[in-house]
Amino acid sequence: MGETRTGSGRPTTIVDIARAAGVSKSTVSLVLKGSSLVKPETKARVEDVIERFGYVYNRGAANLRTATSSFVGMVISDLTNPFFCELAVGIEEGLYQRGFVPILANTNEDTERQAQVLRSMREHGVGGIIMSPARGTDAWMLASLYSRTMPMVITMRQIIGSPLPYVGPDNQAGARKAVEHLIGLGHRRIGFLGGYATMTTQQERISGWRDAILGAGLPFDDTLVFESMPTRDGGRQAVEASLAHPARPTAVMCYNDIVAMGATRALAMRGLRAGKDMAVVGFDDIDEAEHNAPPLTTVSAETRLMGARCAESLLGLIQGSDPQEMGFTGPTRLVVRESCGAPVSIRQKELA
Amino acid sequence: MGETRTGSGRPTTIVDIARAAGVSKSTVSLVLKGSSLVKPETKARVEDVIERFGYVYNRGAANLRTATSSFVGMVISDLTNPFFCELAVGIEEGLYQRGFVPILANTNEDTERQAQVLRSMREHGVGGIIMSPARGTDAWMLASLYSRTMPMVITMRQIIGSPLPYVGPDNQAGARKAVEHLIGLGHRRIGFLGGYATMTTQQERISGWRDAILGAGLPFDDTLVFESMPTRDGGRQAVEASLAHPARPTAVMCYNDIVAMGATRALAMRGLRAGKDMAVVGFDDIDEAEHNAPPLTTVSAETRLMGARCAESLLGLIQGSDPQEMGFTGPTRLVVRESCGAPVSIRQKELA
DNA sequence: CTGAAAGCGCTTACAG
DNA sequence: CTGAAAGCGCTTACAG
Repeated sequence: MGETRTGSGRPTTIVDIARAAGVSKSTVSLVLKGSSLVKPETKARVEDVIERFGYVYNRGAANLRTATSSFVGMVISDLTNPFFCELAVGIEEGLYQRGFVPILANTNEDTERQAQVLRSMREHGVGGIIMSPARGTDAWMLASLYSRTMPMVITMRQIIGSPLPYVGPDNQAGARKAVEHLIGLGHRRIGFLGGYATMTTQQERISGWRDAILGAGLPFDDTLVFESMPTRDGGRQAVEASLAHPARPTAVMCYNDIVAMGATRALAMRGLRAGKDMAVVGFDDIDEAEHNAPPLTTVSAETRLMGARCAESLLGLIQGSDPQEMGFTGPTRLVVRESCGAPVSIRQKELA
Repeated sequence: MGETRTGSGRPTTIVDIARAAGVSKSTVSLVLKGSSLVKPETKARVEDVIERFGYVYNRGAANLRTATSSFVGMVISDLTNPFFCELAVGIEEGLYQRGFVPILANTNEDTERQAQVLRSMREHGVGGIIMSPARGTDAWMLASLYSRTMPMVITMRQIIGSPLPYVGPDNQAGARKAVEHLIGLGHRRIGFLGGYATMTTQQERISGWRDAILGAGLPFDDTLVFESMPTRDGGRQAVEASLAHPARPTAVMCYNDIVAMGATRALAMRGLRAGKDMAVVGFDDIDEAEHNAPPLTTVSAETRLMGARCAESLLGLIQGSDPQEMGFTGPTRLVVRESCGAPVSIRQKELA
């Protein structure tokens, strides 16, 4: 384990401390947890020895005894995507603040790997799991992976039919807000770029897009959905497909920011300017969005907050809260930059 | 802990299995580790019960007994930076492949946090630590944090004066290669953008830059170093400073890719084109580099590989290898894209 | 080939 | 206020 060692070469334990301080190990244990039962002098003496020996607490042993855990599994579907990276940072922060420690696994969208990793985490005694499911995970698969006694929260990708609490942004409201903004700017033919209909996130964002169009009394045309991988390259392909459409859209709502970045880049390569020749809006507001060429108008999913909220929900579950109460649909916020071609007066302002 | 439970409500343990299979727990333990000592029939019987009970191994208990650990601390200085994110993915992969599991901490460049986190990891019984030190970590600080008995490898930022094995790319050779490429393209005044002289990584990359210039017999001008934060915004500032220089450089080597991305963006905002009006080269080859406008010529640090190598070195240390042997300076590779303005014929080709 | 016993480093009633 | 004892779920000599 490699703790600080006594002369004898093994890590110091509470019995070493007890012996040196002339008390029993029970007393040392009491001191360690700051119990008020122990007399101040004794406490001081013990603390002094602890300090001198450079003793380090063995939380694993304590957890074995108390049958608790301070580990939480953090299972991320694609850590290579900056969005999930930010989410992971948010979760990590929330966990540490509450005295828990994350075990990381990147499934890389591989459901096999996901199954292995979940198993491994159980063996390693995590107290609960926060997971953004790999693409292709359905309720049935999840049920077989999930242990009724293991607290678990699902994030970012809703698994329909699963009773596990879900924490994620309000995709529909967010997309709707963005598309309404485009409509306000005068657009009448607005496309949707990226993702596949099998992804619940895409379904939700598409439905926000549709709601905005229908809500404005505009004609709805579902040939304006251009599916693709949710990647930069997918964005490129999707935007090219949209340009080839007989009645090409003048604006597009993208599945997420990296799709939007791929799309703006592809436009630029053809000599077209996002925000002029075609309005482009993303989703997520990753750090890069602001530095895109042109800076991306996008829907902020409040990623860090969302991560913190995952931690909160999981710890609620661990403490026995009703799973039904631990789900959370987070707020979204439209961030207007340049890729939508908004008049300069509204640029840089954030609309609630 | 939340393992699968028997009717009684507590997780199944090897004694439950032993009882049900009519053997002792020693035998169950033997079966669990695949010992050849146990008779095939017995083994089959035990395995059957394990399966039926949905038993899950308690690795924490085993580790307590054997005084080993399958946890490794992964302490990252800035997970928000895509480069470190890729590094983390590489480390994570390498660790899982070897049966270890990473505990993640993002110090966010905060040395206070770093100290806490290191302490916490020791308490949680990690078998070793892989750390990219927070800015401002020096040998003295590291010594106070470090426990002589805790295997530890340092990555990406060399701490001079520390005996801990360091795993990272050959910054000097990488930068030199890039600058030689610029020289080969005909540039005579080549600046260096970003980072601060207090960062060893910057020192190394600068020295590669200097070597290339001196090696080509070109005049060396150290007013051509424009320091800045190693961020996109820093890149913007640095490139503007370089443009304001009385004898502005025609090409710049950047501290890293995000500096280069900030720089190319700032050039574009002024109507200048990276690769035409000024050649720009990055370092790291993060995923985004390829999708930058224009695509970045950069030095690949072989990030995933580097991460895997960190895992390898740490596990070497854990198994008792000589720390002196566990350091590793990785290869770099120049990736020529468009931002350097290379003639189309060499673009997209990778030079060894 | 299998079992009884001791022990890893803690915590927690229970006595005193 | 403090100590002795039992036990968390494993592994590992040691007998047999």
